Amino acid sequence: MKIEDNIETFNSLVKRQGFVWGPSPEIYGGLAGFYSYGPAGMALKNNIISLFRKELRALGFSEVECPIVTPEIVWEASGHLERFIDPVIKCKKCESIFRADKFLKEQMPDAMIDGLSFKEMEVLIKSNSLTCPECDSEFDKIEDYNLMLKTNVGAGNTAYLRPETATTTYLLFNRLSQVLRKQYPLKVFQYGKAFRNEISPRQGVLRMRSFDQFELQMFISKEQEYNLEDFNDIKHNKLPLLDWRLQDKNIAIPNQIDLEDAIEKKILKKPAYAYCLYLSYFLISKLGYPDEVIRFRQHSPNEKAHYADDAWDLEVNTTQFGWVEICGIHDRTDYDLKRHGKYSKQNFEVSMDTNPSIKEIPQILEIAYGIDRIIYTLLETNFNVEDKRINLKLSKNVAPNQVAVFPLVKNKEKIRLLAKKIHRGLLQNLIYSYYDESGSIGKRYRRQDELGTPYCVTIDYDSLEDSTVTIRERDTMTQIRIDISEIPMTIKNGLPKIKE
RNA sequence: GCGCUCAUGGUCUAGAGGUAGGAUUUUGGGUUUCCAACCCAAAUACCCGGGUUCGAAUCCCGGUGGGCGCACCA
Repeated sequence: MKIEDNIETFNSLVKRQGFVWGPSPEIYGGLAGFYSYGPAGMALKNNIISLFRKELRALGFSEVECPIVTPEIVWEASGHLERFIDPVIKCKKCESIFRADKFLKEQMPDAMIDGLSFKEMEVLIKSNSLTCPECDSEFDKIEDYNLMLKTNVGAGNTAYLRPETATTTYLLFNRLSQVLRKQYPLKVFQYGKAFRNEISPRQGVLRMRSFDQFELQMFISKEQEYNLEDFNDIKHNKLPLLDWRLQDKNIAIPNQIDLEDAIEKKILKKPAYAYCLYLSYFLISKLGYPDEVIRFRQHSPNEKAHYADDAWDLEVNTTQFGWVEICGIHDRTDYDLKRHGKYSKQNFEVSMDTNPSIKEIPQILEIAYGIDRIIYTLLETNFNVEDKRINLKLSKNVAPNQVAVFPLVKNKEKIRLLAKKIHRGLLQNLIYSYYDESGSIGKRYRRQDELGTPYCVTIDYDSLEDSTVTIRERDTMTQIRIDISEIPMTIKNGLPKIKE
């Protein structure tokens, strides 16, 4: 049977094998922008998260978790309320929609638009008899389109589902400072759901209304930003950097550049920020992307978020959607703590220097991963159609099943029992093993190839005699015979390379 | 949100005013000493609501969802 090597085959695999389903709830027709993970997708996600957790613990990061529902004032302080609510005008006749402020700026380049209230903008539209550019009809009154999902708490208190996890982490600054014993920079991360009421979500899991963020924060002093010890250990690593000046010249190929060089050449300002770029790449590099699909792209000055001094995206090149942002690295300066200090009437000035009399509001460096985007891009870039088989070349660090165990035939009870015993033994060894006895042996290998399982162990007649089994490697399909006791080690270290 | 277009088993699809066919998948059984083999048996579908019609999965309207273009995407 011929398997087409195209994106349709990939998209159907994602559904068939239970990685991602949706829009959910499918039985009711679905709601755009909401997806569910099936067993394989969830296993993959859990593996990614626990890998990140393990690495971050080694790097001195601590984890927190905050509520999703947040009072209005938080987003007033953070600036999201202002920036996430767009004034929108709709044509009475053709129902075309425009951003009121943008529309006015276009129509009246000389007028001061910023800071006008909805009423004032309406007056301006009326008094200048501005009409719909599509059909020349009148506009309806201005409405707000809120990118944050709103809800009520208790007796009608307005609250919002957080549009990012980062801000909720910042609200813990006092507590964190204390419990992490003022060892600056404070290194913290939070993993959890965030919500955005996208106007028209598209591109599947890449732009969801409910999505998973995994966000690292460093609370750091101005001095440390230019003099971070951790930077020295990694400063000679090279990263594929595409700064905005290159993009301005329509260059799409990033420079592989040594981080110390990047600082000297003023592509990057601060060593601590350069360290964040490195760190973002370091975690991603554990997941098994091919090298050539990764780049860092700097935001142009007018693309940056309202809080950012510098911003780069870690992007992955996909077949279906081109370059996709999987991680944003932001220099948020002291913007957030300044604002939250002001709105909450707290004092966030702390002494971070050796001189205790010098106090300052910490700077924040942020590394924000979109987990759903990682899952999508990882699946797509690892998807391969080979001669008559689909091979999902997931790294063994993250594959849903680390190993599958098969009895060669299912009608020989002794072989079955031994296979099941080996399977249970592997599970007890904390190895994610999957047992399968249905269908021919070849079919079972193919099933696991589609799930990205790196190894398959088969128990045959010889196994009953000498306690050996065959172990098969997914990518090469080579098999060797090993003792049952050697299975865990072989899964960990891989098959010995066969000399040619 | 607008315009165009599409929606059939888990997946991929054929068909079309008279209630659905294939491939694959799944399940049970047989066979099988290592890469989607074979044999037997079975299971599963016309997105939702309304209208036209003797009869609608098919035609019409609306909704929902997908794709493309525009807008949006801090």
